[in-house]
Amino acid sequence: MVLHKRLDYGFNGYQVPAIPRATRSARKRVPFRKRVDDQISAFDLLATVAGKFLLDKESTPASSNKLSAEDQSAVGKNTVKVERRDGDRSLKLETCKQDSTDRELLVSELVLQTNDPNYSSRKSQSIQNDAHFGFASVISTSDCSERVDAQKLMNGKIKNEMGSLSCKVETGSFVCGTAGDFIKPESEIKGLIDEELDRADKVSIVELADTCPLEDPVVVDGKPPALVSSDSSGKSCSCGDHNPLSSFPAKRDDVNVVSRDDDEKSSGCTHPSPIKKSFRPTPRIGDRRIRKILSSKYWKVAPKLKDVTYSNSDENLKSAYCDRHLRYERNYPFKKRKFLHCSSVSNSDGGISSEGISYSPEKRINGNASSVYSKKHGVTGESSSLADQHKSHSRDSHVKLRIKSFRVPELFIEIPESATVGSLKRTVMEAVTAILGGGLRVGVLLQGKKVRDDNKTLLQMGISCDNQMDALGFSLEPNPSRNSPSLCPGGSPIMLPCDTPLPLARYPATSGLGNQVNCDASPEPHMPILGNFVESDHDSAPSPTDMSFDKGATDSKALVAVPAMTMKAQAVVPAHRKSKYSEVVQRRIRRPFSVAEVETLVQAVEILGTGRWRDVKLRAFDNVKHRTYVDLKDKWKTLVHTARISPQQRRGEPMPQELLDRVLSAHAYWSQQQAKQQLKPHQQQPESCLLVYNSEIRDSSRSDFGQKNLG
DNA sequence: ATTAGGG
DNA sequence: CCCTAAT
Repeated sequence: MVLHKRLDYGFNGYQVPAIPRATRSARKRVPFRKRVDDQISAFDLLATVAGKFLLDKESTPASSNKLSAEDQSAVGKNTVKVERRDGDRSLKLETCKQDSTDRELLVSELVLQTNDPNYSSRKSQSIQNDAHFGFASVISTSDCSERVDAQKLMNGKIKNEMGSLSCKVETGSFVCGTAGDFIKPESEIKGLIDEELDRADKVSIVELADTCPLEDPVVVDGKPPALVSSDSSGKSCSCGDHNPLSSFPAKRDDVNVVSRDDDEKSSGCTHPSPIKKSFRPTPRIGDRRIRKILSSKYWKVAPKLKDVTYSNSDENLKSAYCDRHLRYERNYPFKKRKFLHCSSVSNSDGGISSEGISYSPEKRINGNASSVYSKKHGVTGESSSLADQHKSHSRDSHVKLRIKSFRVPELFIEIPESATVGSLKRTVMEAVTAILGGGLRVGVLLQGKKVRDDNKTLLQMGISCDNQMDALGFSLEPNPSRNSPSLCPGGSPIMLPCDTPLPLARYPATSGLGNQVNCDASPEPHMPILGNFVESDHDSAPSPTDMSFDKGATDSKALVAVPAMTMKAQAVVPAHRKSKYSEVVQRRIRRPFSVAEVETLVQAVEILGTGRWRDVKLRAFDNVKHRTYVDLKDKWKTLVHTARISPQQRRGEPMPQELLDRVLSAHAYWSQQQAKQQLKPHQQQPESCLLVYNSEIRDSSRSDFGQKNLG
């Protein structure tokens, strides 16, 4: 009511490191078969960008899962190391970069090894070659959601591993290119690395290339690794004696497979393997723990390990362990926690601290193991095809984009003077969340023109590594398809030229703000913070954004991002994280029921009963799109609960006791009816019960009150 | 698609 | 609000 007593705060751009992600990740795991396109389509790009963006939030400095013990030191330093050790003929290339703003980690490692007595007895035994590839490559994409891709990659690798030599060479670098690219002079590689370093500074989207070494492209073992484990000790790697992985070690030397498949279900390794247990650390400390183990105990045992850089420690570690015949002990019995599969975008550096997003190491390992398992046992399924696809995919040149931070546009906060600072904070948080969490979509603008055809490839659009990069722009805007609160109308998308230092898009002041009258002066300033929330019953009306989207280039009122351009290096990132994005489902914004809504709900329930939510919805909330029957049901549930607890324990907008009494009354009544129904199924129809409440019902039809205010 | 319940 | 199981 007292609007004039409220304070308006205008936020001229609230810089956020990332989108406040929904507390829960995506809704459902949608099994999908991913198609590997030879070329990245615009849609892929969008998905990638969006994914990255959404994900940024999880990227905290603490996320160091990707790094291994050795790499850790490089983190944050943006360093690139190129070591050449002729002595043992190992070449190490690593590019690490990670800062609080953008997490990116690029680590490629190649190790060319010769027979090293110290290396692995088993290895030397099984592999008679004078030299073989110690190919350790870790893909540290910051996208944990890339499970599918990772899986594919892994499969591809496995295939290489299993395949013939030629095949290996050719597909070995599925990420970066063809065989030709594969083998490069060290100097060239160095150059690439340097470039990477330069640009590494603030790259949001990264990719990693498995660069293969060069000078001694020797193929190790042409024949498919036999299942036979040369491990005379009879010990298998951590997977347990019966685990198919027991033979894993034999191959590890040749190829380190990186898998991000954290889906346990897909795993062929059903045994509660020790690995799982030992790798069930808290996302945050997992690596540390592992590192510790390595450095302390096993490191010495495996001197060669030093030549290997583990970026994605889990996988690598695993392989390392396997190589050394090391067994994981169940020293870390972490309680298994349900893995909330990452929302598509989530990914990020594995180390996300957020429980919902992080993918637990054990799972990846497991996935890895299973893949290996299936491969070895011919349970390849689509492995080979995937590998093939990767092969073709590898021929693509990739476009690397660099997106600086995003900004939340101007926000207007309305809050009572009596509100506490805490509530102010919450309010701001809600406002920000509302915008970012309401569902975003990415728009791509090329030369000022919005690219609407999601199916066109970047190539077709002229977005390639060497040109037009500065003409590429991105915009983030509320996703109209998601019932997200519509943003203030009138804004128009702004296209930013590349390199423009994050110009800030802002939401025009909401003129309708003042129209939102809140009848209560509760200290807890809720909802109507933003114009966004002021939504009347016309939810279905196309959001202004939607329309503006079609207007063309200069009309995006949302967030804007700037792409990076320098991209000569061909190393690249698997940008095809396509469908991932489609999976991203943000939690709906919270919309507390108003007294009016409750009133309407109660009335409807009194009439219809508690088991007919659909009817309740139709009858009382039919035109309130954001209230589903499930919502109504849930609300009723909470109402009953609220009515039962003491007023002191209640939170939020205070409900009139009278209303709560009616809730209890109706609930009791209908519960009783329900009980009766069960006893005598053929008795009275629900309608007959109406009589009971008739006296209270003034208007059995839809409540105008509710209709007008429920929005 | 709904309903019921647990989280 | 979300997620699932069961209808």
